Amino acid sequence: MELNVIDAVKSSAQPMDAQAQVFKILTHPVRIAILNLLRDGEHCVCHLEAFLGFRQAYISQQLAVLREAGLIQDRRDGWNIYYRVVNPQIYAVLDAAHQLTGESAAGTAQLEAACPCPHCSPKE
Amino acid sequence: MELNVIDAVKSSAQPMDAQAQVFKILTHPVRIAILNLLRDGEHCVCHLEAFLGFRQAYISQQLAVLREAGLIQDRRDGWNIYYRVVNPQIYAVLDAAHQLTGESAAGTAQLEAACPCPHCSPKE
DNA sequence: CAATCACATTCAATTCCATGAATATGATTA
DNA sequence: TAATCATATTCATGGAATTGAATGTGATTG
Repeated sequence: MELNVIDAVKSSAQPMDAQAQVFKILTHPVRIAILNLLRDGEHCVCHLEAFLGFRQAYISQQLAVLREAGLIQDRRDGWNIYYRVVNPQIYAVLDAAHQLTGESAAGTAQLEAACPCPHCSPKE
Repeated sequence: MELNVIDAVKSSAQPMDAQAQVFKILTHPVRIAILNLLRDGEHCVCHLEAFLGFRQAYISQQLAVLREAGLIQDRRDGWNIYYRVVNPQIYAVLDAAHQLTGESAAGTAQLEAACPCPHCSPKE
């Protein structure tokens, strides 16, 4: 059991429940921020933690929601776990809402904090 | 006070809160269904009631949520109150989510029930 | 295999949302 | 102005989402 959102509603439920479920996942600024950070490809959790400035466990909780919804996937590489968006169409949803609310920037003004992962610290 | 969603978050809040608020409104199959019914222009409440098959008070509750969020507006004409979508860009959000979830129809398979409003019963 | 690292999960408390039931409102007609 | 119509609101309750705190897991290194 524990189907992801998209698969779950494809069969038995009402048509608009699938949309509603997706929106439910997006009803959270941190989750939106995570998805925005993943626009340029995969990132490890320490990245997200550093850029968003929240506790690790909290980030992990939100990642779990996105993961169980089937919106992101994880991949382990040594010590780090890298997350990536499964279906880029999710950004069409985010962008449409962004246009509707008429905001200025795409909302990715990060902290540019230091990250200890091998992609950050070692060479460059 | 009681600002609508779009106005409320434009000033003081975080960027992605505005998007999150919009998504929160859409986290409800009945509200999505109402918006879909309003795709072809305004409808009176009795229409929505007849087409969706819910109690009047329930429809009215959901209309209130949409209205207070600034997504729809009402107009009185005699006995009936007609609702319309304020900004059609909301459909870009719905359609994007619809595409993401890969549904077949636009989810507007209504009941085609009878409605007592003057637009329905009197002449045609 | 013990220590350590990056990350995940569980638990509990609070707050928020959904919804049925009952009732209110405000325009309209007689 | 009283009755009636379409629609709105209030209230109460059960259930779900949020989040802090603590702890667990599994790969990696020595």
